[in-house]
Amino acid sequence: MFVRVTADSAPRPNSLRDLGMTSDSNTLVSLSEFSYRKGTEIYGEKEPAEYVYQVKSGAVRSYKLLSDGRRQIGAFHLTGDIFGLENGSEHRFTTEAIVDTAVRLIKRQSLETVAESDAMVARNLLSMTTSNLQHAEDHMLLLGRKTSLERVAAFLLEMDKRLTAAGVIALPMSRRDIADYLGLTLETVSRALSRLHELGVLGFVGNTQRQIVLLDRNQLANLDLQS
Amino acid sequence: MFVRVTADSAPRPNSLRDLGMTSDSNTLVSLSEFSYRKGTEIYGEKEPAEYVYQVKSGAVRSYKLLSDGRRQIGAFHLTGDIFGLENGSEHRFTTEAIVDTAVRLIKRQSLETVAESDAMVARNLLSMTTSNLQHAEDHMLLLGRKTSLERVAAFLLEMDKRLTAAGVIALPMSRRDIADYLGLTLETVSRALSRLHELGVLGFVGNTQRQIVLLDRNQLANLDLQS
DNA sequence: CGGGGGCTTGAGGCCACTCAACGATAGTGG
DNA sequence: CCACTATCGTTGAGTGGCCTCAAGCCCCCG
Repeated sequence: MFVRVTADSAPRPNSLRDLGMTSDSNTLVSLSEFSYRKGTEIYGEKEPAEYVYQVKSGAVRSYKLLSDGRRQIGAFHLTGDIFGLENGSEHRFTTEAIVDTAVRLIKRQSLETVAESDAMVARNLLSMTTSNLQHAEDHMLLLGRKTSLERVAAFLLEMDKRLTAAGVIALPMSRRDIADYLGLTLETVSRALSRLHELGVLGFVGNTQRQIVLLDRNQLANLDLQS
Repeated sequence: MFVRVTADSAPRPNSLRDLGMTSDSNTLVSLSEFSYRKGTEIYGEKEPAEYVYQVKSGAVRSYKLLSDGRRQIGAFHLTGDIFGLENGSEHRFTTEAIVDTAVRLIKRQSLETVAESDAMVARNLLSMTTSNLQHAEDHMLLLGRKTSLERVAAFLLEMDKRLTAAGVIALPMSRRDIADYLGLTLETVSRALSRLHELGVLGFVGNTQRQIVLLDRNQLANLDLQS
């Protein structure tokens, strides 16, 4: 669990713009790229937070474990997402590549140094942390109070927003991952999807079970009784 | 739900030190105090976030509602806690006084102005947001994967840390509040407490059901299988 | 002392979980 | 190219933990 995956590419300098830092300063921070194969760990919970990561391609899950193996996935990180940004010195989740994944990484310390002098960067760090907080807050409502059907509906709508290509949601994660994200079992997730299929809310593409078409977003949104 | 409670006291200037801002700058921000009676709303979800609050005395719950009335409490705010700090312009929770509560409040805008020029203040804002995030992350694990007994055990340990006086936890909130915090029903919370009592893990003080003595913190911590 | 809200406890029900079988798919090696 | 295997997903049957509904107690407070 604490084995750091080694990568093959060399560091190369870049600007912070890719991190959503629209700072004008041309500050150079050490940037490099890593690749992780499907299923490998990127960092472990309680490891020192040396780097911040941005997904170039692929998908990442970040989760916590109980001692008996129960798992709660806190978030999925998709192309463009930044993760591993901690204020303290330790990571609070374990992260793994769901599929083969390429990430860009930034030394945490260099980011902090820049933030110290550049108010714009500091504000962006706060803004990113706030987005994460907001997501966690919404997810608490889902985990604490929603039914299985509502959870799956909310999940599909979230993924629809984040990775739809041509109306089709190509899910990178397994039923088990979805279940551990939604606080359910994989069987319950599967049953909920079948039920939504029966209801005519969604369709499946081809023979692969990972591609989903949303046919009735309104009905989905009604299942996911917001507010 | 969106009725702002009006208060009776006048604003008076103060320093930011009470907010955990150890800034040396003597910047004055507009500060005032309000009192809220038991059960009254402090602000509503989606209201503009005009102020940031600090609990002087009392206790506050912040929650989200689903349209059919299901409620998820995201956090309890006790003496000294700061709440209502949003990055965006809107509050993401509704907050209510659980008991008669006095709060100190700061104009959000003045805080932002100070943060712009003072890196120390900016860092403290980030640090507070990160604490909130960390709490939410831990709570997701609880809501998604823990049993009712583990949830109640975790709750007691959290309250033990935050408000124990002389070994006794004097809970300001009702069973329903606890239930809505833990994603359970009030009956299940009550049964879990009875069970812990039977197990000799805790005791009750006097006749009031709101005062609890932890007799075996280790056993509680084992129920709340961390890691 | 009466009323009401909060808490506990019991009985029964239901939703999600567990256990299990089966089908489909993709990857592997003969 | 085709078994062979492992993995993933679906579906069914049965269980169980928490919820629902209900009754009763205690305490606070008027």
